[in-house]
Amino acid sequence: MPRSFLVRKSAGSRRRPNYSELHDSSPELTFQQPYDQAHLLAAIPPPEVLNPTASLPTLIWDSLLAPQAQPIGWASLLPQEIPKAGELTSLSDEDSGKGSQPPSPPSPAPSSFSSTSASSLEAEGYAAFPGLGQLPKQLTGLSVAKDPQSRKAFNCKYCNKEYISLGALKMHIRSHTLPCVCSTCGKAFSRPWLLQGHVRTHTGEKPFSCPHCSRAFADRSNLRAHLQTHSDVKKYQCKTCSRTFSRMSLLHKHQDSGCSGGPR
DNA sequence: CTGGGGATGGGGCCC
DNA sequence: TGGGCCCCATCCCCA
Repeated sequence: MPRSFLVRKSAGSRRRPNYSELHDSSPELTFQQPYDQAHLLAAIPPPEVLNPTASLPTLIWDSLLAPQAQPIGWASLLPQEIPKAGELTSLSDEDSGKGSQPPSPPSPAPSSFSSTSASSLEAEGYAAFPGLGQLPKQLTGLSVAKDPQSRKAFNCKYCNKEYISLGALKMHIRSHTLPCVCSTCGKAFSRPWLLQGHVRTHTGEKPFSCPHCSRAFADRSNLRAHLQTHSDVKKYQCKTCSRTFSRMSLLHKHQDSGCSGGPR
């Protein structure tokens, strides 16, 4: 599954998204009142005091997502029970994934939106747009199909992608609204932990150390990829020449460049 | 050209 | 239901 299935990239263009464009594309979600950008950034401690384990900025945009939910009647949804991609990973025991948290345990982020767990999206919508008054339920994303046999679905107003789960939709919409903003450079991210990882690029923190060498990494995935370099047999193998690679991208490069067909 | 590091993003799973 | 975390994936850049 290409990670960019939601982010259309034009050929030849830089991968880096134009965040200003993203913001422009959602005018109703700009840093206008009641939250201007200064207010938003103020929620994030400056880098010198920003412990990666410290509380992350609250996602004050979440409450704005409500009116974007556009439920539709039952639509032919793709099955959601597709199992995860094959467990190619055969990580070394040092990197078994679970339990390899960064050394500093994350503290629970105080969320001013904890109340949202009990509040309905509709209520959120009204709270975010008090002037809207009593919107028809159909506009709030909470309409329930009268037919108990039918299943409601929610689609994203930005890309029309459909979700059967409201939570999934809200999380997806974050990829459009990018509510997590770096106080240092202003770059925006869809999720707190993405911002957290990004902040490490400013702080230089590298909590993931390679047990085989002195290298350390800010990102677990990069450590995992690095660990492959210590392995004689990489997990990505060319079916033509049996050559193995530490990364899928390297295998793709190898195949795209034309596999000679024989083992090297 | 190849290999590797850095950075980033999304869905899924678990609590 | 939501947040946090994990895994996978990809692209860019550089040696």
